[in-house]
Amino acid sequence: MSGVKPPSLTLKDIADQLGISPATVSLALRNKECVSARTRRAVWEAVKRLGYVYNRSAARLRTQRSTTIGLIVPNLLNPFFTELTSAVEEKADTFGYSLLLAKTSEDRERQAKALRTMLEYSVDGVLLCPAVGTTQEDLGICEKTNTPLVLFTRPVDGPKVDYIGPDNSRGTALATRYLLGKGHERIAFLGGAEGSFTRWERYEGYRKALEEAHVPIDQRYNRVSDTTLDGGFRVIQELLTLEKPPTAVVCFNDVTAFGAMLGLWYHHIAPGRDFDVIGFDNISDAALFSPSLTTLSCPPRRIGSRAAELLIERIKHPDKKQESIILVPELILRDSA
Amino acid sequence: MSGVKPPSLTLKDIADQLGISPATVSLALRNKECVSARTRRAVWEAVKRLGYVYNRSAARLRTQRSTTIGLIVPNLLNPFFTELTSAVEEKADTFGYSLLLAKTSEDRERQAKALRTMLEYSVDGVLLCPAVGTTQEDLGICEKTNTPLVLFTRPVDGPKVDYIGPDNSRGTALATRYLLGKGHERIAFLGGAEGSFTRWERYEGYRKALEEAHVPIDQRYNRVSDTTLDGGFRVIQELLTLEKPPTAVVCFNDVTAFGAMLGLWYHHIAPGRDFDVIGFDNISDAALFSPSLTTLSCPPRRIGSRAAELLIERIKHPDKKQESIILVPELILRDSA
DNA sequence: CTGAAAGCGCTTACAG
DNA sequence: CTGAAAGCGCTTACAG
Repeated sequence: MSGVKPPSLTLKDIADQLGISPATVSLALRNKECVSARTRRAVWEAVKRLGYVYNRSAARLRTQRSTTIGLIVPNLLNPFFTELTSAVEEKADTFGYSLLLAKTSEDRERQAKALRTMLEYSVDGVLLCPAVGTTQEDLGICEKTNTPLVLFTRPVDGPKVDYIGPDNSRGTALATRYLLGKGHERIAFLGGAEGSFTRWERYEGYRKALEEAHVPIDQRYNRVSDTTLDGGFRVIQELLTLEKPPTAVVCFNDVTAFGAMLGLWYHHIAPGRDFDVIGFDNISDAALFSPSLTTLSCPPRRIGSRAAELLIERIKHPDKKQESIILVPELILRDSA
Repeated sequence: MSGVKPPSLTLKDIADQLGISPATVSLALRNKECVSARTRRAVWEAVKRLGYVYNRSAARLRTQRSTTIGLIVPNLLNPFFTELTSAVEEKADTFGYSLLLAKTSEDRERQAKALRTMLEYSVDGVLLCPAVGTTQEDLGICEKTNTPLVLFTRPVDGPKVDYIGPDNSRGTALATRYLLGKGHERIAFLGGAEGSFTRWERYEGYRKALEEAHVPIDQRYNRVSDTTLDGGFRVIQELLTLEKPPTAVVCFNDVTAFGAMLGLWYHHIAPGRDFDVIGFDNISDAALFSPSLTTLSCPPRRIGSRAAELLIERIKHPDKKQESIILVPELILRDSA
């Protein structure tokens, strides 16, 4: 800790240079009309010449606004979250916000810590995909500090907070009916973490669609997995060893679907021709896996973008009432199949 | 913009509650020994009871340290950068730093803006993968503000700045020699963006290895692509239509290698058996693509982790001299092949 | 072990 | 159109 920063330039230095007051410099920096064009020009020149760097901590302290938002995701390896993060970063940038990023690794402790730290930095708002098991109290700190909070993808019980996410069960019901319509009778539900609420909803849509069609539910066709390529890869192989293997799978999401497709290729089964695979999300790589993959489109980029918009809306109009946006996944059928 | 935040609690409020001074509360909050245990306990209780949230902007303004670092990457869709980001976030968290994130989309303007904004937030240091075309002047602002900067993956001319990245040409030379040793004579170099310096280096390693072995260089075997699955997918198909298609490819990186493998599967060619594919990076999904994929391991997680460590080292000891860490990629041979 | 005072670099009424 | 003054919420010598 020998970090002795050289004293940095301040508004006052600029002011002294020009023989005007810091107040005027402050105004000029933000191009306020009330400062004469001549003075403004002089200020900008001096700023450039001296290499002045605006100090946002000071401004933030003074104004109580930070033009920073926080994004907290469970992880940064799953393309769902990284595409979402990318979209949020873009939207934030568009509106002049900087992005503070943290991941929880599904750990409520880390989540609590990340949330607190962000509030300590006076973020103007927080975008959060709650870690598994998150309760309303975990989020109470946002309300206490009056910081807008928008949840995405995973709701938390309680009516108080803005939320945006897909209609999970409707999506998988759509997919399952589609497969039934194509004549499949042995349809499996592949992947997703045990105990995940999202998985439960997606499974429910699948189950209901089978039930409607009077197709018996076979628990051997219901398999959890890591939400990774490898997870899908492993589980499809297990399914293929069944006495009566399925002829189609509704997958928890695109990543597990890709894994399943790789598994099929390894067994010389051509997905999309010999075997139907349906994904969920429509992450960007899904386009490549077409035409063998059908997916339920509810792209992370769109969720991220809209969530960020909603948050910024909340920041600007904190009095608006709570809102839930439920996106209806669309079944993307590709050329062939 | 009607955002009227309620006045938030301050140290002074806590102090008043307890009938002590703000100075003491400040000390107590950081558990300084010089405050009696009794007082400290009382302070912590009051903090909890009143829901006090520490204001880091104020502290930062006062101390001139922010415990924040900035990370700037070209994009957040490529798994290379997201795995790296994930590793950086973890390392930052371990050392108590928060992470400000920005992406440049390879745009120098955006990069300049991101860099400036981060410095305005007084980040303690910056980790940067320079956008294509970045010059030393672009980075001058870090030196001017005395903010440690660590570059990764892509060097920038000039000896002044810390850098960490792989030995690109050595890696691809290794790979190419390996393929030659296996008896391949028609080896292509697949993917990577035109004009990318990294691509140039990787291509050079490949070229030199062929040269050493007196294998003629055929420019039809040298193909640029988007650095995406789809890029690799397209290019492999082009290569397969050649009169004399290659029997092996050294790919620009793992992502393009995966794309190539998908393309091979579509053509019922089994990578790893009928055709050798070599990737670069060893991103986490590479494990899954084994045993059909051989890769040059220089994992983004390691680069991110070490870059973050180096940056934190620099923050703590700004007087240390510049360092370049060149990682030597290791050829990971998988079981079969 | 605790308190009074100054100051970090801004912005914002208020006066002129 | 410009300046003087107060204050945002902390931390840090310094005194006691």
